[in-house]
Amino acid sequence: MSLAGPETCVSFIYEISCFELLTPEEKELVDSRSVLVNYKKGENICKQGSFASHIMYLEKGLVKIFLEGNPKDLILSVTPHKNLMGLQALYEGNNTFLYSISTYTESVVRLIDIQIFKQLLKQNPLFAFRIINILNESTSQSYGRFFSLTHKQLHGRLADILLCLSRKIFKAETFDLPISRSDLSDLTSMSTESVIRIMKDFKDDGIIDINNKTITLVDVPRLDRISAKG
Amino acid sequence: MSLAGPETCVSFIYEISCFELLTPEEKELVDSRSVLVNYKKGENICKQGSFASHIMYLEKGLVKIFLEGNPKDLILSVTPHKNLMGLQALYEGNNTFLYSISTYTESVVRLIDIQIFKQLLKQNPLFAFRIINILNESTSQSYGRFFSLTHKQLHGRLADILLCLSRKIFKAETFDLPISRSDLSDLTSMSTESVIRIMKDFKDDGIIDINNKTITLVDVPRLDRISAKG
DNA sequence: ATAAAAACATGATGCAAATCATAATATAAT
DNA sequence: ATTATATTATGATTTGCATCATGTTTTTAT
Repeated sequence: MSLAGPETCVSFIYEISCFELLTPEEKELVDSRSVLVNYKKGENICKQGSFASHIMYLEKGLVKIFLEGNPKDLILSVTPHKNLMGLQALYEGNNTFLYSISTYTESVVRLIDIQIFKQLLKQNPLFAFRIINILNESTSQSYGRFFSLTHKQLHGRLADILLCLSRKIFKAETFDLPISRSDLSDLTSMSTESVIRIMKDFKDDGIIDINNKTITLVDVPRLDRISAKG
Repeated sequence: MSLAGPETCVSFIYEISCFELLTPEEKELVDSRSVLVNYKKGENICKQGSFASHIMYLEKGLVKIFLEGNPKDLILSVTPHKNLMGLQALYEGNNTFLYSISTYTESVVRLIDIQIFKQLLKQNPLFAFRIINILNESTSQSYGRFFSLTHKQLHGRLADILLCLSRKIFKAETFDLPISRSDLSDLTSMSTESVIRIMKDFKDDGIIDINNKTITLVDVPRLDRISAKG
């Protein structure tokens, strides 16, 4: 087994900054051609297959980006605030959303006209270069997860997700989990029952602690070993 | 089940064109700062984890791009000629190869200095925009495969790969397969024995025909149904 | 406050697919 | 040509995990 650890993360990027690469006029253009939208917990931000007329920037909140399947979805990423979403819609000839996005918490999203966004890319190469970096970062994480889900068994996969949530999303060893067991199962590609059982295993072994919605990673090195072993 | 069909493909892109977006001077720069290297069948082009000093463009041949695992690899993509490889190394702060690449057939690779490539991206926004499109196309396919490998069972996964090889790589219903059963297993994330058994199933059911290394997809609609059903 | 609906939990059963074992073909090497 | 090595093939066994069934707790709605 290889590819353990941070590469298997579910998050896109900690926080991205790209707009500071724009000129004042370009920033103003973005402002004038974008809108802020508020979403309540559990709401859909975009729907897989529908037409994509804008790029989304998560100003505030926590969301999941997922492929809809029958009967089970596949969560591609849990994305915290300050991340761009829906960049794949830039791909010419595919103006539909590849995935659905919905919120875990109250969120604020900036919707940026996709034509404006394309224009910025074409006129500001440093901005374009930054976007390339962002896409590559996200691809790297995606490959790590790909490996985790296809080559590790249940305990390793759940360890990966718990470590990632702790390190990348909540940045703490104790955190309130707004993600249900069922969503954890969509994230790890296993049944909800298995998530529950393995969480209990971890708790019984003193690796994690569970108090209602609050999770504490008690023995991180052990989780790392479980992740590495697969 | 959803996400069947072409989205689950193993190939990067049919053929990409990006260099025609360069000015004559830029083209010359690329020529002067790149070298052509010949590889024999089965050779390594790059090795996961090693330092990446160049972007690779496959002029001729067929290769696999894969994550190395123990004991089994995960093949991310089978890539035909006229494709860029190793673009993830553009990501600043990660100058190592995310994956290994090795050849299925004799191949010719152009190695382009990564600094030159970055310079082109930063000075030629249309070129950068094209690269963004290429990255997005590859991400789209990657998501489809992600879903296929995690949510479909063996027959569906193998059907996906066979359809993709036929449609995207060999562009014919009959083709000589330079890919071993063991590699097909790394491609579908299953055991080699399962690949062999399911190939036999398909043959017994008159869905495909196998003659030595030559594969014929006899009943494509049926394969599509198997792919869609999962 | 009370009912209704999610979410969480746990045991019993069944099955898909890996693993193991062994052999038959190919392909490559000397 | 002849051995050696890789690839393909098939059956027997095991196992990891999903599914099913049922119950409990927590959250949401009225």
